[in-house]
Amino acid sequence: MTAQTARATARAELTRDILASAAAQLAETGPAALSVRAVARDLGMASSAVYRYFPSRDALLTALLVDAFDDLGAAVEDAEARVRRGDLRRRWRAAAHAVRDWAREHPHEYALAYGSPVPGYAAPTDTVEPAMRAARVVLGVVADAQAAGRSPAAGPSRVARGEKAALEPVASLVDPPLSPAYAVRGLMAWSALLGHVSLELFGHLHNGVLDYDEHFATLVDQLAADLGLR
Amino acid sequence: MTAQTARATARAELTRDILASAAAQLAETGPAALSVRAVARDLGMASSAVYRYFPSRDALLTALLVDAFDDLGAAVEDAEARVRRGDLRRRWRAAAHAVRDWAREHPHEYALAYGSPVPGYAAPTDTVEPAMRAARVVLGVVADAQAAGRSPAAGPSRVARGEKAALEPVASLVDPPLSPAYAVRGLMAWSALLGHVSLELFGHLHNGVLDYDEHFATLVDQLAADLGLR
DNA sequence: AGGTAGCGAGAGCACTGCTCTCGTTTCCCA
DNA sequence: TGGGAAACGAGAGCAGTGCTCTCGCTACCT
Repeated sequence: MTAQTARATARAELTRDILASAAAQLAETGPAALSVRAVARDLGMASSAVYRYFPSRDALLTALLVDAFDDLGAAVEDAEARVRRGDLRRRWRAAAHAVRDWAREHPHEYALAYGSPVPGYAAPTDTVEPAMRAARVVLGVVADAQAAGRSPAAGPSRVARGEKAALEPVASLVDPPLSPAYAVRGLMAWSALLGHVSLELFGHLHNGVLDYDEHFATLVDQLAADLGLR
Repeated sequence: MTAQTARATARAELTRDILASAAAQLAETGPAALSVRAVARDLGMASSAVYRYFPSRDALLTALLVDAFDDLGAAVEDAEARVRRGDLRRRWRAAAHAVRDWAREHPHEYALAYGSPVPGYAAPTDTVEPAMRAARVVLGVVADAQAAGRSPAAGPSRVARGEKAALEPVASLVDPPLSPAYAVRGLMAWSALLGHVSLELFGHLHNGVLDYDEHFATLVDQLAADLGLR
């Protein structure tokens, strides 16, 4: 059925090979050390040939970034899907721990995804969809909590008008859209989650916390309580 | 009094010049693009001469990192010190907004400090003290809240024994030491704060929030409420 | 069957961090 | 008041980088 020409199949395969080699190099030495020439060497081809497949080093990095987001998204979705739908707190826990576990298993990919962007690098638009997979999972839990009539821990008296408008995009990522209070709490949980993972992974908790596992578990439970999950 | 030899003063001055040039280059093109040769060109000297002052590019980067942490720390301390001691919420607000404002004014320095560590780079021990200045300020506010007999928003029934031990370092950063509940809340606020700033600065909120100022203000107030500040 | 487009290899450019050597200058101490 | 030693700046050079250009070749489409 897929009447691929010989050239097209060869191209697809080589593209995969390049990505695989690049991913291996990324995983063991980090994004900044990824070298087109090294990939070419690894594959036994001239460095210039690689440019037939990826127009620049940044394009290669972008492809890896998309893969990283997808991998993280899949990991989080899988972990959360394994939990009984009605148990909101466990669903949140599963998702949150999946994020951290994935980050610890793929530190360089995580750094590429959520660390500082590489020099002057602006993520192309085709990365935004994969980038939202993981976030969408936790927002889904929050949305279900709202649908179940729960309410988040009390906050400031009321959310300002401007803020309601500002939160429109994130609120309407799920259906029915999130109330402002939930949108704020959801975003806050996401910030705290990624903030902790980044601090832990990048070594900024080194002199503050002795047991990362223990503290992360408490953090996640605290956030669950604030989200009104039970 | 300071009977500096001519050589010593020259050395000190050149060291400052190198740092200044490197800081300028860092500020406008980011850490990864910082080039020893460019610094040397800027100062009209041979690139090899720079190595008389800094043994490696990483050493130069480390010096800039220390400066960045110090600058951030000073900014946060100044902002917080301007607020009446008794007004805990305003002190927290001032510190939190100072962090974000500084990060937005010095994006590359922030990326260097809190983004992904540069390739295979491990921060030497002389960076840890400056790195704690900013965090110490917000912990100070939390400590004062505890001293004033306030209590943070309710969390999970109680903090696990292991967690209490795990939090020992951060709790005893201030005197008297923080209770476990406050330590958790403080750490959580710090994670959420840096998490938000990183997400905002690195473009991960691009399709979720329309007005960063507005949302950050709500986030900070929400965190204040959770910390039990008023 | 022939023109076109994709392909891989190789050379080359401009750049990087870093090292080594070489003559010169400054300092310390005997 | 000399040295001798240490610090210094410049230059050349090494090994590596991203990326471009040109060259022959081959598969494809019309």
